[in-house]
Amino acid sequence: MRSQPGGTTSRDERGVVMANEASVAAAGPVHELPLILMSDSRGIQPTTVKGRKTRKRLVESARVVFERDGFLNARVADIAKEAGVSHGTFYTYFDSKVEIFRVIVADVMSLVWDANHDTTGNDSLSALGRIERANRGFIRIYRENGSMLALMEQAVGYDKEVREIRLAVRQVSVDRIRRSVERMQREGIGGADVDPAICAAALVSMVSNFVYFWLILGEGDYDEDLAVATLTNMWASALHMST
Amino acid sequence: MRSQPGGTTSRDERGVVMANEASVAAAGPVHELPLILMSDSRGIQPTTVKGRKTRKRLVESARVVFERDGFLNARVADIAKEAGVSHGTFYTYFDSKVEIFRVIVADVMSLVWDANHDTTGNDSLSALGRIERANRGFIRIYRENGSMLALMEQAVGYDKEVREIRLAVRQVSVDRIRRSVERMQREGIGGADVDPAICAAALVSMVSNFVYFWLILGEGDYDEDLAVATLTNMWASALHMST
Amino acid sequence: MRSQPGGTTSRDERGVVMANEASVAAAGPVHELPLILMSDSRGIQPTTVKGRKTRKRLVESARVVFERDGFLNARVADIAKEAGVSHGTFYTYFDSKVEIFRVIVADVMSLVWDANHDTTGNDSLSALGRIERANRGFIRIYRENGSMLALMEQAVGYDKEVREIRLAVRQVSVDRIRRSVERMQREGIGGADVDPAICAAALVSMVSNFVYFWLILGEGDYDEDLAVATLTNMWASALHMST
Amino acid sequence: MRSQPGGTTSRDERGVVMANEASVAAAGPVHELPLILMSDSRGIQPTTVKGRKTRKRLVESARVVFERDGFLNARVADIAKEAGVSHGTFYTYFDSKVEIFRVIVADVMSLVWDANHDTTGNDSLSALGRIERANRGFIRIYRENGSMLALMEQAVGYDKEVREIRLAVRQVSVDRIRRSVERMQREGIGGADVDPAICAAALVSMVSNFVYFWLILGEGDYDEDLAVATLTNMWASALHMST
DNA sequence: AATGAATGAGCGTTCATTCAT
DNA sequence: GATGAATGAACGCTCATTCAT
Repeated sequence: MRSQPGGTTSRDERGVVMANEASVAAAGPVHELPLILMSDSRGIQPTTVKGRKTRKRLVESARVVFERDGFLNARVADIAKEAGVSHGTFYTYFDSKVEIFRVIVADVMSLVWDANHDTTGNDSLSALGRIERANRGFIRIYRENGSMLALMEQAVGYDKEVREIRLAVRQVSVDRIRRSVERMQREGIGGADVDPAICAAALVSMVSNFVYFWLILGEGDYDEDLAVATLTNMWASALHMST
Repeated sequence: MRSQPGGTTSRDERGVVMANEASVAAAGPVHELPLILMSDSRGIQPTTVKGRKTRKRLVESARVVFERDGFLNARVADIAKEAGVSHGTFYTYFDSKVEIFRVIVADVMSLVWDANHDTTGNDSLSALGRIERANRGFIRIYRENGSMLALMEQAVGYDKEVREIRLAVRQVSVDRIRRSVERMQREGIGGADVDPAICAAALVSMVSNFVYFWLILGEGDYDEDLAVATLTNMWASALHMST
Repeated sequence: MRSQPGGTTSRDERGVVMANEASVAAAGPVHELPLILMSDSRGIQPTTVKGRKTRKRLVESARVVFERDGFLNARVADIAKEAGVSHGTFYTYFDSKVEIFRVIVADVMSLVWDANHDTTGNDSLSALGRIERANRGFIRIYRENGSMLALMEQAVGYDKEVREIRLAVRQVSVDRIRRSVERMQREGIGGADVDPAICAAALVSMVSNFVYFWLILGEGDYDEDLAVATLTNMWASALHMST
Repeated sequence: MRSQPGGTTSRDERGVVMANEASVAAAGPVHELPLILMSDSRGIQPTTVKGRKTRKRLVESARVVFERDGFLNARVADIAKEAGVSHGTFYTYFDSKVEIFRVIVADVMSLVWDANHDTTGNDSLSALGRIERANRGFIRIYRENGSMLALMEQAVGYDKEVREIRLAVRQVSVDRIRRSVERMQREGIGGADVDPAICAAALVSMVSNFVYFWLILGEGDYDEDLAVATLTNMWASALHMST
């Protein structure tokens, strides 16, 4: 959900999403997608409609091939074949195999980023309700994009840019939670020996890594509702929120 | 504390060596190192003293090269060169590059396993003290073996055996914690909507993944004591232990 | 002094345009630029003014790119980019990369050819003065077009047409000198064991190759006046001219 | 003719030619082949006899392929095939195509270098006789190695190392001639406005470039004796030697 | 047990040229 | 004339693994 509520977005000629003035005025702080997540800012941008179609087809095909073969086994030739274009055409749009991989990673991670910025209807939810909602959203995204997210976690180890994307997106969640913990500490909730930054990072790790082992590595066959409830419950307990 | 005499072992269907009940009854909690973690069971075992020395040198060299270049960039030729033997000699002792990698992973993971089984002096510690002790130990091991642990986390994505090692070791911690949670639930502590297995898995994820982002990906520059205190505190809260 | 009106031309079997005797008789020594040096005879000729401008811009850009990257590393895409036209437009005017290269080579070599035919004011010069003048002119052209001349010398090795241009231009000088030597031999100057053709070729080699090593390969940091004086002196000595 | 008269040579374990003490004592200044010309110092040196044979076969095959196809069109695969080894074996001995090319260039140029250092029997020759002898030797080497020498002249334009080899070998001749001219100038022979360095360079250019056009580019069909006589005669005249 | 030569499949990338619009 | 997308042949190089000695 990239678009902001109560406003319209457009893309300038460079393909960068621009919030128009009305939306900014109406919705207050608009959360611009960080540059690092803009997949359109990567690779060569085609000028013609035909070119844009071909590029899009390549990205879709690459995703299919990456999910099927993994990044390392994926061959550019296969991606091109899958897209129905010649081998050389791939390089009309992307500098290398890793570049198109980053495009897809940015796409998937922007979903995670969006989930963290989607506050639609949050007003009617309690603090706990918001956490539950976020956790459920995270699980959904992992279910739908598990293969690519798994490949991304690997790539963190060998590609600097993927690592930066990974850290940037994580940072969004960590920062928000940290501020929440700080607020609570000011209000007298939570122990003094809990560092807000560490606590926030640990909570994000708890959820994301649990889901990784559950849905990607197949650690257990848990019930989703139970998982959401347990995670939310633990989260609340760790933050000393009254459940 | 790699192996203990005085018990028999068997393998469960997942290939994990399990201490049978008899041995447990006879020798108290005996913690046999699972076969999957026995690095000596991998690769060709030399018969002569010289051979054993060469094999050892290769393992040490491989670790140096892997930590320096990563698994993918590491070349067998470099490992052999580092060990001062010819390229071909490598294959006298190991079937492949990934095989020697697994040996090292098993070595490092057995340290983690040991840490989880080292109950020396635990009698004098409170439940919370034991958790703190375990967390601190985990951080220490990550500090000392971070490079290899990072490589292992990547390899989980593309090597089945590494994945099995990873899951087996994790399972040890998860199971213990699960039993602990179950006990507490029987004693009326902890909410009913907390699933013991999920809770245990989430706690392990919380600690291990936080440390990964902290020490490997350099997420923050936290104070170790503060980190240990915060993690232990959160753990206790999640389990509704009185602190 | 690229072309002179008032004569007809024909082509000898080597494709070199020769002024016929009638035209020579009528207009004095007319020096038609050989067809092989006419860069306008190469590539597709545009009909519109705009087209001619584009073609010219491409030639200028190509020269910039060739001098910067060399012939082999130069890419047609770069030439087009430098000229501010699309990649495909290049092929509206030139058949291939080597074709535009030949155009530039022909342009540069026609300068050399001109220098050899520029007899303006020669009447007031002694034979030695003319040689000095020619040598100095040659050096000047090499200074101003060194990069392209160096590329041409290389291309001689792999492009038949460039080789023909190279030989045709050289031939002009060699022939003139040969005739001069023959005249002197008839007048009793110069040893009988000196072959006029070989002598002429050797003298041309002496000057051109010396300048190549000096100005292109940076063999020495010679003073230009000294170089001209030395070359002229050696030339005179070789021809047994009284200095 | 790499070996020095009146002495023996041997190769140390690195394959470097060493003049033994006796030869030094007997023959005075021994002319060590410059490192840049030692083809054995390039590429990977095999340890075993089999390896040395294979490497040698590759060099011979590469020469065949280069002479047939030129450097640019030559493919490593063809070189390997010609040598009867697999594609990968090529890279056991040479880092790249250009590396084996340099080996051959160094080999050929060391012949030229040798020719410049071969003073066998020079005692019985007049100064002019020595020049004639050198010129004839040069022509012979060009006849026998023309293809490779032509390729080398091209490569001078795009390979730094080949250029260095080319300049180094030329320098040997230039320096010797320069000293000779300086000596003559001290003895009152030769004009004051002749710079020894320029004169020497020009003479070397005269011979080498004339031979290049003659034997490589096929400029003329000269008689060898007449060419030698003419060149030597011109040389003598330029140096004001009495013929 | 050790050596090091030999293998050869594998793949990413380049870029001159063509072509549909 | 101009555009720029599409083509696809071409090739250098890597390196894990095997094998003869």
